[in-house]
Amino acid sequence: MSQPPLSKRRLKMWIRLLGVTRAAEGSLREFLRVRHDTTLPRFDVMAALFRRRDGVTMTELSRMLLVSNGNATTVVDRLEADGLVLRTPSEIDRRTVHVALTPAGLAQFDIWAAEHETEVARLFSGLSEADLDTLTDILKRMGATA
Amino acid sequence: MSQPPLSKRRLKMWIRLLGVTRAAEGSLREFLRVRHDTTLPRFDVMAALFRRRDGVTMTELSRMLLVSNGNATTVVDRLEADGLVLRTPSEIDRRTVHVALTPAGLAQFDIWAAEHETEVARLFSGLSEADLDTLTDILKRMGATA
DNA sequence: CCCCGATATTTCAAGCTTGAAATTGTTTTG
DNA sequence: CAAAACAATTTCAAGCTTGAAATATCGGGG
Repeated sequence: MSQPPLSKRRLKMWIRLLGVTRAAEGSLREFLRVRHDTTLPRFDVMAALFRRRDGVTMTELSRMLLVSNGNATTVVDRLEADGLVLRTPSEIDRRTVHVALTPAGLAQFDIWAAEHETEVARLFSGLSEADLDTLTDILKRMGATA
Repeated sequence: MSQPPLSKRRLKMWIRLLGVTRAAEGSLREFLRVRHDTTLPRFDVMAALFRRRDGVTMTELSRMLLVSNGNATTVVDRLEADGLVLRTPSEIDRRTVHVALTPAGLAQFDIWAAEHETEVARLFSGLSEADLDTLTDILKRMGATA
C-alpha cells in the first residue's frame, strides 16, 4: 500500500498535535480555575519567574513564554495588582524593568506548582518512560527546526 | 544514573510540547497574516467546514475545534459578514443552525489550504517518515487518555 | 396536553492576545 | 557631540476566548 505524500502526513501530524495540546490546555485551564481560582497565562508567568528566581526583564519574559511584549505587560499588570509579582526599574539600563515574584507570589506558586505537576502527570499517565524518551527526542528536533 | 521521577519527566515533556506547539502556531499565524491577510481561528473554522462539506451545527463546530460555543459564534459571525460561510436554520430541529462554506469560501479555502500545507510541511521538515510513524502512535495514545 | 429536564445557540462581561504605534532611553557613527 | 539607528516597554484598537447567563426549542412522563 502506498502512503500519502510526506507533506500530507506532516499536516495530519500537526493537526493531531494541535488537538492533543489544546485538549491538555483545556484540562489544565479548568484545573487552575476550579482548584486554584487562577488562569493559565497567570500561571505561566509565575512559572517563568519561579524558574528565573532573580527576576527577568519584560522582554525576556515574553520570549520565554512566546507571547507578544504587549501581552506580557498586561498579565504582569494584573499579577502586580494582586501582589504576586513586583516590577523594579533597572539602575543600569533605564529602559528595562526587572520583574520577580514577591514572597507572597513565591508562596502561592509553591502551592500551585505541586498540584499542577500532579495534574500534568495524570493527564499524560499513558506515557511510559520509553515513550517519554522517544517523544522528547523528537520534540527536541522539532524545536531545532521550527 | 538515576532518572528524575516519572511525574517530573512528564511535566518537562509537557512544557516542551507546549513550546513546540506555540512556536509552530506563531509561525502559522504570521504566515496567514502576511500571505493571506487572515487569522488562525478563521482558518481553523474554514478548515473544519471544508472537512465536513455538508455543513455542521454550531455545537459540532465548537467540539471539532475544542473551543467554547460562544467563541464559535463570534468567529462564524465574522466569516459570515465576509461572505465566506453561511448559516442556515435547520428545518428539523429549530434549535440548531447549519453552517457551511459559501462557494466563495470554498474557493478561498482551496487557495489557502495548499499553501498552508506547504508551510506546515516546511515547519516540520525535520521529521522523517519513521518519526511520523512513532509520533503519530504516541499522539494517538495521548489523545485516548486525555 | 403540560411541565420539566435536557439541548442548541446567542449574548455578555471579563480577560487574553496580537501587532503596530508611541515613548523613553541607549548606542553607534559621521 | 549630534543625529540616527537601535532597543525596552507601554499603550492602543481590534480581535479572540472563556464561562456563565439568557433565550428558544425539543422530548418524555405524568
